Amino acid sequence: MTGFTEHKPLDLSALDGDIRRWWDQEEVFEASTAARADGPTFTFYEGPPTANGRPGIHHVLGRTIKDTFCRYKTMCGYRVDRKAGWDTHGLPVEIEVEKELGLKSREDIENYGIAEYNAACRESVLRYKTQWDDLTRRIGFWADLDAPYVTFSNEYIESVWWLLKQLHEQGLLYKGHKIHWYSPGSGTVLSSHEVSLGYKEVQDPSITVKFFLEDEPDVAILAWTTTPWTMPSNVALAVGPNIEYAKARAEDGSVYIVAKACVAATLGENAEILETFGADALIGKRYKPPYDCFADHPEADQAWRVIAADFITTDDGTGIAHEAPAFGADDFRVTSAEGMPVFNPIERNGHFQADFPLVGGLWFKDADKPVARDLKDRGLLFSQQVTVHNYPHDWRKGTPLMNYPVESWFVATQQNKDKLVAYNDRINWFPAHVGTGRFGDWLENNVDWALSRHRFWGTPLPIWVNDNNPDEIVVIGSIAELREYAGDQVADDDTLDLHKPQVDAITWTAEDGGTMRRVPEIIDVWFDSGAMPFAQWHYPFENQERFEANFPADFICEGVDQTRGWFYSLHAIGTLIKDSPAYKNVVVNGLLLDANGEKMSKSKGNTVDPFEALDEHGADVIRWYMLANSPPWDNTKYADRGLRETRTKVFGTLENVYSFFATYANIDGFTADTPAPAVAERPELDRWILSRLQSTAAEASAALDEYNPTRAARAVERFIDALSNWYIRRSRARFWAGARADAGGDASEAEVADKRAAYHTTLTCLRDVAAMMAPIAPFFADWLYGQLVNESGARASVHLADFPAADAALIDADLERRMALARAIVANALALRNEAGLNVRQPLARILVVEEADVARADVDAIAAIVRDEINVDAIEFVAGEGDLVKRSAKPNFKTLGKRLGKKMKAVAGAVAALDDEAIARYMRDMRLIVTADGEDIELGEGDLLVSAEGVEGWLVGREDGVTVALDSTLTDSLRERGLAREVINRVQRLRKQADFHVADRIRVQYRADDELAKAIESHRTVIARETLAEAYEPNAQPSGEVEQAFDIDGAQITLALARV
RNA sequence: GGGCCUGUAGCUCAGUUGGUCAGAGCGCACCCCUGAUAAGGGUGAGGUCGGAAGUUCAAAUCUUCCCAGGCCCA
Repeated sequence: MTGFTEHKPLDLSALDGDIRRWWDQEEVFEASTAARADGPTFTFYEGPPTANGRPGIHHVLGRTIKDTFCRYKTMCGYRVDRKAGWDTHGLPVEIEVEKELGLKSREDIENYGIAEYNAACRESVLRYKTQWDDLTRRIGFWADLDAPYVTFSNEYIESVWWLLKQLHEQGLLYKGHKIHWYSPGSGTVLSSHEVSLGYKEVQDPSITVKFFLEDEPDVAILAWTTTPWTMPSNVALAVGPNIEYAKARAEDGSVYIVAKACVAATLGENAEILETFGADALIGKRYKPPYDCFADHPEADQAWRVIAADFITTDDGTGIAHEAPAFGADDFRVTSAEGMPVFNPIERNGHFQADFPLVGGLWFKDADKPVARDLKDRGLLFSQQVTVHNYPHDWRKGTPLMNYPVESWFVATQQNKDKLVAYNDRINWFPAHVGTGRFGDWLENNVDWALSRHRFWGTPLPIWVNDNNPDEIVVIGSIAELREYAGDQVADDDTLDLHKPQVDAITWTAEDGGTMRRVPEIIDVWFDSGAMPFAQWHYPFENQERFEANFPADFICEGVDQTRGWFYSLHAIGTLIKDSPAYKNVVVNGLLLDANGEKMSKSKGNTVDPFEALDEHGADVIRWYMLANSPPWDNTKYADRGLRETRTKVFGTLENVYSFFATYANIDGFTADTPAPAVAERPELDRWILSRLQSTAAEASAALDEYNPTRAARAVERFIDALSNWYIRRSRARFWAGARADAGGDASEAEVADKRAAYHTTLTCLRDVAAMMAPIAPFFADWLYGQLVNESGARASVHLADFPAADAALIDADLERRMALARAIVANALALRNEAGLNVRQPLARILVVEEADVARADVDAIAAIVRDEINVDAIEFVAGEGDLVKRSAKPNFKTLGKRLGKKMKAVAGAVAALDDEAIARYMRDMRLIVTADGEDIELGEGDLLVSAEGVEGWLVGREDGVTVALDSTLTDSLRERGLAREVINRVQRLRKQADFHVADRIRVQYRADDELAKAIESHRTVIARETLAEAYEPNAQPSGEVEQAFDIDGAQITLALARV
């Protein structure tokens, strides 16, 4: 093995490219999975994106999480298949194509030609696939991009058909009605997404209507509505089962029934409550309908009574709702449950039937006024106002939407609700509240899955119906089955296309002579994506074993917006088809916000282009930042300054550590093959960082095991900080001594052992950190690992390595605690030096450490050398905790005393705070003390007081992090002289560096100095020469060399001249 | 309107089962260090822990309500 490569600061973006090319060349991804081919399977499902738009920066977040856990599990020895996929059907695709082609309505599309239209959709849907693939590669998301599943492929559709047939055979597929938001303006049902695009604030009339009771003709129930046009379709009045109602007399003497809470608001302050009762008293009561247009309806006898509904509130209106099931989803749900009819006088074009009384032929919204006027004329109108509220409109045409009953095919999920809920309990949700809250609640209120869509580009519903007999249906579960019915109409070559309009043309003759035709609908695109566990393998037509080995998924990850989307469709299909949850662990990521916490959107112009970000920062910085900054399920703010901090703090620091290590290792001729001293024989500092390394590995893998990448990343960050800012910092002299010794050829045996310990320890730390980082920062980790590890001359990839397993034998909690104590003492001492104006180059005789419960003499002794060296003092002395020199303070131990004392706690705390040194000393001696609080004597025993040292009589004292340190600032001549010697070394080193000498160059020094300095140099000639690699120090009235400079050291003058020899 | 999440220093975030000066990093000011130097160390300023009420000897932490922001749904 040769030396370690030394680098200029890395360009991480360029590094990404180098590493990527190397991965491609060496097929590292393939090798990483192949190496674990015999390992246990860890199954990941890729939720397919739609590639008809450019990818955004938020896609980087999801893919980073996915990739991180797949890489981690791979490093843990699992076989992780990662099949990419594309979601290619659905309304977003159609909308995009309609825009391009300038089509505005169903008729436009039909005129354009469905075949041509669908061809345009197929062309559009993978338009940005190249960009997506590029992004996937550039962020280092390892997935099989060469054999992705594509939802529009015949194979995929065939699997979906097979699933639908399974559902049909279980009797779960049926045709029914569903109330949809419907745009009469464009004659089409809108998806929830489109509906939410079109909410506008509008003024609408709101009317309160009297519904007179059958059994008490003088009493009217009052109900409120903002849609007067639905009044002729009234079927029921709904009350809230837990609401209290009242019969009350208004000022004009009329008697009404409203919710008790609404009496004053509805009937006025002076209304007189005659009687109050629960909802039960009202339920079942019959009333006179405001309109009798549907009196002849066959089910009219079921209409016009009071029912219970869970969604009624008393917040506005009267606490009683008018129910018109044709025009409200809630209304439809509750009235259907009661077996009530649907009265629908409005045609699909949004106009009332021409022959309908009063409002015949009117546009539905135009019926509000005539209805209100008519009710008023007939004395049924109690009051009329104008209300401002949000109402959905057609987002393209601007016309108001209406709820409208539409025929749909359904999957009967509701009857399997208990299973859906029970299987959800087996899924680990991250964060848990999505599983119990948003998703769990949604399952609890499960309604049957409305499967069909009256659209064009999607998986055709494989149902053929006899046009003579609508009850005769055939559900097709495979291409072969279709061919059995339709023979040659089903092509057996690549001209076969299982989309509209080709499949619609396939018909056959039924036994009764009728024609079997496919229903025109396509299916909900969510069914496509939820079918991917099956359809990605073309199951059950191919790959049975592969499917079985990969169901259910161990891990999936998508955004929280998928709760009712992919998370549900996967879960429902898994539950119904496989009687099992479809996934075991799901990470739900939140949104990516801009630096100000605002949602990124194109209209605000605050979006971040992922490619630009990758160019600027490199993939790893972005990946690390996204995962470390906040848990992925919290919304994450994306800010450049945070990225820059990650760059310097995490990657920059490691780079520094590596280059420091490489510099000296190379001077020293150290390689990984150099014999390593046993860990037990390495210095305290080495055993400490190795212990921290193991602790970090344990924490990182525990965190990743529970799908918490943030905790893992932060643990690694803390380790990097410890490595750089304590281990390396404290070891600099060891490396330097080694290099210096090597250059001078005078290394002692102990020095050789010590430097080898330092090199091997650093090497181990860097190598394991690289492995721990690899799942999150795959590029940099592979670079770093590659610098450190060569196997028979070839560069090794960290992604073929195992995730570091914590070696418990190397974890020494005591040692970690001791080192924390050392750092606390050092911080204190440095602060004191700062306060005293004594710089660190000036040696001092001693510091004093106060012994306390958590500051044991033996512990400090063990780390004394490190502390002395770091703060440049000769000795650490101790003051016994009980000593008279020490001033102390005491605090009650709230945790133990609180329970015992209860209310007396406060008074005792006061008494304890007032204790003087003498009382505290007595307590420390006897471990017993009586304090008086509120005139009562309270006995305090061992453990009841927490005593800490506050100061030492006559010393400069600091107390921080639970340790008290005092500094002896006395300077003797000898100390001062040593200080000056250090100053000289410092100036020589500065000059060396300034003159660009190599670290190992040996030099000759000439100097002219004031007496005091000259004396210091004389006295410490050997040390100065050794530290500066000088062969000679010669006084000279006219110093000359390759470089010379005059310095002022605390008022004394010196001129130095250096020359290499 | 309903459900859920979030709110701690200028910024990004920690804060264990409630237990006593409320923490870190970045930024800012001052100082130190200097063959890791595009680093490193120290000190300081900066907080009504979103607000109010309650439970408790004790609340950033538990309860209720309110406010602000967000997501999903209606």
